[in-house]
Amino acid sequence: MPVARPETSDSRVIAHVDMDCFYVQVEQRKQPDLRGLPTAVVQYNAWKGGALIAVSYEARKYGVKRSMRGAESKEVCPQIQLVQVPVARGKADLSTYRNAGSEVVSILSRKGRCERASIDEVYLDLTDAAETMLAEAPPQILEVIDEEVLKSHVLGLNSEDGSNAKESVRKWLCRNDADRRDKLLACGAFIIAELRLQVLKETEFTCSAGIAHNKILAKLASGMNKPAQQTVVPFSSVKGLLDSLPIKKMKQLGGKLGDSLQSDLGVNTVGDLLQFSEEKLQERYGINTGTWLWNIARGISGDEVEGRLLPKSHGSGKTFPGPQALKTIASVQHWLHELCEELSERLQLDLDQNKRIAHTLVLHATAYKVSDSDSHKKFPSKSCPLRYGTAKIQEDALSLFQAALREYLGSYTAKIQGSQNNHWGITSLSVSASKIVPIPSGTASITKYFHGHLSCSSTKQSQNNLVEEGTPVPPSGNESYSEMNVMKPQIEFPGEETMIKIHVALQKIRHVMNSPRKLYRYQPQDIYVGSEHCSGMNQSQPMKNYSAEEPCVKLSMPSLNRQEQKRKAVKDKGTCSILRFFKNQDPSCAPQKLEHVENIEDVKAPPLSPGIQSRSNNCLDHNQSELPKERPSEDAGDSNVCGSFQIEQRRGGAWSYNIDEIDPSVIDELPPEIQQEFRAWIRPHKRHNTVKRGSSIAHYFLPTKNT
DNA sequence: ACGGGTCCGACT
DNA sequence: TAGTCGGAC
Repeated sequence: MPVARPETSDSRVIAHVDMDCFYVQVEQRKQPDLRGLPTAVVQYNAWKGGALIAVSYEARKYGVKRSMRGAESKEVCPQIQLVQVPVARGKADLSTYRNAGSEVVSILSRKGRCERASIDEVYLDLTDAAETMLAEAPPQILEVIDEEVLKSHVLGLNSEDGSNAKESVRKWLCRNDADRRDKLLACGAFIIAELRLQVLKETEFTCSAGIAHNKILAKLASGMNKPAQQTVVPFSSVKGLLDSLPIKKMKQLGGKLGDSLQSDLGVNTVGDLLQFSEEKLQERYGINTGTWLWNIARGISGDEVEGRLLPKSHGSGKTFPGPQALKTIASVQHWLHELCEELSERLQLDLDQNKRIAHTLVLHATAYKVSDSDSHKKFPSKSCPLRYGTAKIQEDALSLFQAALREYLGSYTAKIQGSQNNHWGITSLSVSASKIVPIPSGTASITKYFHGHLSCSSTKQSQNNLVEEGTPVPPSGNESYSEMNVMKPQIEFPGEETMIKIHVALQKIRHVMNSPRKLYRYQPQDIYVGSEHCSGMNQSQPMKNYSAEEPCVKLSMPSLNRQEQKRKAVKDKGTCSILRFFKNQDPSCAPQKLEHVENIEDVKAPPLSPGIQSRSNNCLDHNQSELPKERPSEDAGDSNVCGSFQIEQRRGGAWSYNIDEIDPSVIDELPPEIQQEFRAWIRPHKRHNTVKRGSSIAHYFLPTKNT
C-alpha cells in the first residue's frame, strides 16, 4: 500500500495514461486491415479457440469480454477477428508488446517525470511543465485551442451532456478566477492532449488519460472515458466523485480488501469510508492500510511518480493446466530450459541496451500432490544469485526446482525420477530475474576511466563537462546513464572482461551497503520525507525535488507558446483531433512509416541557444534510466562477457553477498584510479543525509491535518 | 481446472 | 533475506 501523503492542498499535476486495448492496437498496426473491425488477441488456440487477452472496442459492443474463450467470442460476435499472440519456445512471447510499450514510454517521458506502471500504462508528473505553462502561456491568452483539449471531459462540469460541451470546457479551461490548482490541471490537460497526439503520430496508438492532483485519482479518471479520450478531475469535484463511487472501483480495493470493507464495514462507496475514524480503520486493517484508507476516502494520496522507464524484473512462465501437468523431472527440465532461454535473452538485451544487471534468480512453481496429509502445502519459491549465461541460468533454475520439490514433498520423498510418478504434478513454472540495477557507470573514476579512453586527457574536467551536458547528477552519485550514452558510440571498451569485473565487484559493494528502503509512515506531526531515507546508494531514485530551473522542462514549454504555429504545421495533415487523424488515413493503405514523420521538436522549438537545445533532445532528466536504444546489430549471445561473471562469482562464494568475500585480487587488477575509488566505497561511507533537497523544502512540509 | 503471463509492493 | 501473498492488467 503506497504511503499516503496527507496533503490536503495537493497542487501537483499528475496524469495517468492508459493505452486502449493495447495488444489489439499493436496487432492492428501490424495488420491495418483489422482497423475498425471487431478484433481480439488470443493465446493458445488449442483449447476452445484460445483465451482472449485483449478485446477491441468494436468487439466489446457485441459483449465480447476478456476471459472469454475464442469460441465463445465467436458465438456473440461471429465476425470477430482473432489474432494469436506470437509463440516462441512453445510459450506466449510478449516481446512485440513490450517493445511497443517502450515506444510509447519514450514519447511520454519527454514532458516530465515518467513511471512505467505496466506494459501499457504510465504515470506522469507534469507539475513543473504545468507551472511553467501557467506562468508563460496560460490558457486564457491562447487564441486557438486544440480540438483534443476541448474534447476533454471535466468531471463536475454541469453540461457534460449538452451540445455546447466544448464551449463549457473551453470556459473552464480559460477561467481566470479559478482555483490555482485547477488552472494547473487545465494546463495539464493541454500538455496531455499534445502528448497523446504525439503518441498517435509516432506510433499509431491511441490512449486515454486522466489528469488529477494525484496518482490514484488520475488512474481513476483515465478509465472513465475510453477509448482515445481524456478526463480531468478538478479539485472541487473530488468529493462528489468519491461520494458515489463504488468502493471496488478504486485501485487496490478491487480485491479482498474491498470485499472486506463491504461485508465487514458495510462500506459500499468510497464516500462511505468517511464515517470511520482513522483509528478505527487502523485498528481493523493495520496502521498503514488504515491511514491509507482514511486518506483515500478524501481523495488524498501522496504516492509519488517514480521516474522509472524500465521494468524492475523480468520473468518467463507457463502454466500446465490439469492433464498437461508435468510429472517427470525430465519434462520439468525441458520447460525450464525454454523459460530460462527466454529469460536469458531478455537479460542480455537489458544488459546491452540499458546497462543493467539482474542479481537474483527466482523460481516459482505450483504443484499438486495426491494423498498426503498436507497435500495442500504450497510449492515454495526459491531464489539464488543470478549468474549470467543461458546454461548457468538453466542449471541454477533446475537446482532451485529440485530443492523446492524436496521441500514440497517433505519426508515423502520420491524415489523414482525417470518415469512418471503418481505423487505429484507441476501445473505452473516460472523463472524470473529481479534486483536489476544499473551497472555503476556513475561513479566518478569510472566515468573518468571511460572518458580517458575517449582521448580526453584532463579527467576531472571531462567529468565536469559530461555532467553539464548530461543529466543533473543526484548527489548520491548513482544516476541515470545519459552520460554513458552520450559517449557510448565512440567508446572502445577497455576490454569488456575488465569492465564486467568492475561492474560486478562494484555491484556487490553496493549491494552490501544498501540498507533496504524503509517505509516511512506518516505521523500527523511529522514532516513528509517520502521514502527517501536511504536513497544514498540505492538504485537511483529520482530526485523528488529537482530544481525548478530544470532546463528540460523550461525548454519544452515554450512550445506551448507557439501553439498556433504548431497547429499550422500539423494542420497540413488535417486536424489535431485524434478521430480525424484516423479519418484521414486511407485504411487500405499500408501504414505510413512513421520514422520519417517530421520531428515535432523541429517544428515547435526553433533553436534558442545551442547548448540548451541539445539538452532538450536528451530530455530524460526526470527519469531514472533510458529507454532501450536500438537493438545493436551484432548478435548478443552468451558471449565471453559472461565468462568473467562466472569467474568472479565462483571466487566469491557466490551464494551470498558479503563484502568480505570480494576477492581483493579483483580490485588489484583494476586501473589505479578505480582501485582508489573502490577503496573509498569499501570504507564506511557517510552519505547519509547529503541528499540535496533543493530550494523547495516547503514542498515537504505538510499542513497539519485539521480535525 | 486456471483467462495466461507478468509485474509490483507490502508483510513477516 | 527470502519467501508469501494480494492486486492489477
